[in-house]
Amino acid sequence: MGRRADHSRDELQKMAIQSTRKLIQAGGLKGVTIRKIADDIGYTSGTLYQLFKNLDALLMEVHIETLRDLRLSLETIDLAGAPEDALLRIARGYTEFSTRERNLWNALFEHDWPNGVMVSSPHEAEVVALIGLAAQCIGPLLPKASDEEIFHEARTLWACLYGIVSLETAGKLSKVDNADAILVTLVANYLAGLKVRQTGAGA
Amino acid sequence: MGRRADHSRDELQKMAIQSTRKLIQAGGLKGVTIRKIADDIGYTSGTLYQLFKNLDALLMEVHIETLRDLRLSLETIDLAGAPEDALLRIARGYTEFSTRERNLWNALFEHDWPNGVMVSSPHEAEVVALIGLAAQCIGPLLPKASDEEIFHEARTLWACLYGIVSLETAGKLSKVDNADAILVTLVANYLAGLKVRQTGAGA
DNA sequence: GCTGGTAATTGATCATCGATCAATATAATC
DNA sequence: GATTATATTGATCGATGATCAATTACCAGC
Repeated sequence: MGRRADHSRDELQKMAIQSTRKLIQAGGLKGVTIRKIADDIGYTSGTLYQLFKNLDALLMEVHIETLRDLRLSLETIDLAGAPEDALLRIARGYTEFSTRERNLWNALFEHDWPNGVMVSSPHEAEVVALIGLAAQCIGPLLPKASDEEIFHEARTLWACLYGIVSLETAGKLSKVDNADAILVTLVANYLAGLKVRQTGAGA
Repeated sequence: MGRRADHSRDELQKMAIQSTRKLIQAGGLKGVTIRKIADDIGYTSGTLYQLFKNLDALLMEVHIETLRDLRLSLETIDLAGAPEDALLRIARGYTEFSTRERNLWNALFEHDWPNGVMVSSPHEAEVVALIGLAAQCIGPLLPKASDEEIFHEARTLWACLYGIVSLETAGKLSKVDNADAILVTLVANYLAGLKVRQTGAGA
């Protein structure tokens, strides 16, 4: 078969991305193969390589979508009120998303990139936006701190949050401690520490 | 070729594990193939399947060794003195190990297990022992807490530590914030929070 | 409405992967 | 030395990501 008029190039790309997303949701990263995607959209494997450089590039598109969905989900959360409560709401929104979209979220990190480090501007921008949410929460606690310092604290919290959720979804957390209990402990201790150190009464 | 008398079954297993370890060190998890291992020990792929159920089982042996090495490395650290300092020494020992043995450490978590959750008693025991080290550090800070509560705090710290190191080795941390800076921030805030909450002055 | 050129799509193909298993050659036993 | 047992091989299978010549349909020009 030669050229078809069924779908435009853009349509095909969108179809492939959605199909890949669906496959990840159903069976995780290892459930994704070029041939399954091709079957699903009614084309063959060769066509996919005209739309994307390789499977990694296609997966990256799904990752960017996942991060965007996560951000949109967290952006609906009210940040008003006590910073502790706001941050806990954000953290719980994070765990709620990663639980609901476990396979998509896992794929973000399971995926090991050929060059060692992945590079994608949209991807990085989404991550910065996400950490910015945490920064907004804790900003009021640090009136004297610079934006860089606030972002540093937010990044620290974000890395911890990632660790907790990652171990949880991988089933590597304890059976007695669930992710939420650990989350609450982290936020409580971390913010209490932030406060006391900010006021100069710290250790 | 038929039966050889070159090596005993135990010797072969040890050889295979060390060869696998070497391959991971050199090229990460994806650098490991059954055929490379077989070549390296001077046997063929079929033999490996008589020694191990599959590649996953062989990798699990390497993981257990890695965790043991990490534990032995951390157990040399002096836990005396201020809990903050001891915990920071432990945390830095952790990052030092995962930096030095980056590929081995990454393999611990990159590896996605077929059943979803991995099960191995030696593996779990090593993890418990590792978290126990953190528990020893912070125990003195919580004189009134039960062992379970102390372990819960230690597990929380350990999950955070994992998150930081994981994002660092994956190149997903910021360029401005290195792992050590984030580590210091975490330990300082977390322990300051622990103290203030313990004394009942907390938020 | 035909025709030639362009571009999209195919599907065979390649190297490689983990895994299996009948055949085989050696060690162990008597 | 003959026989049994088993360790080891290597061909083989199905599936993977990726490539590319061949094919075929669309499109522009007339």
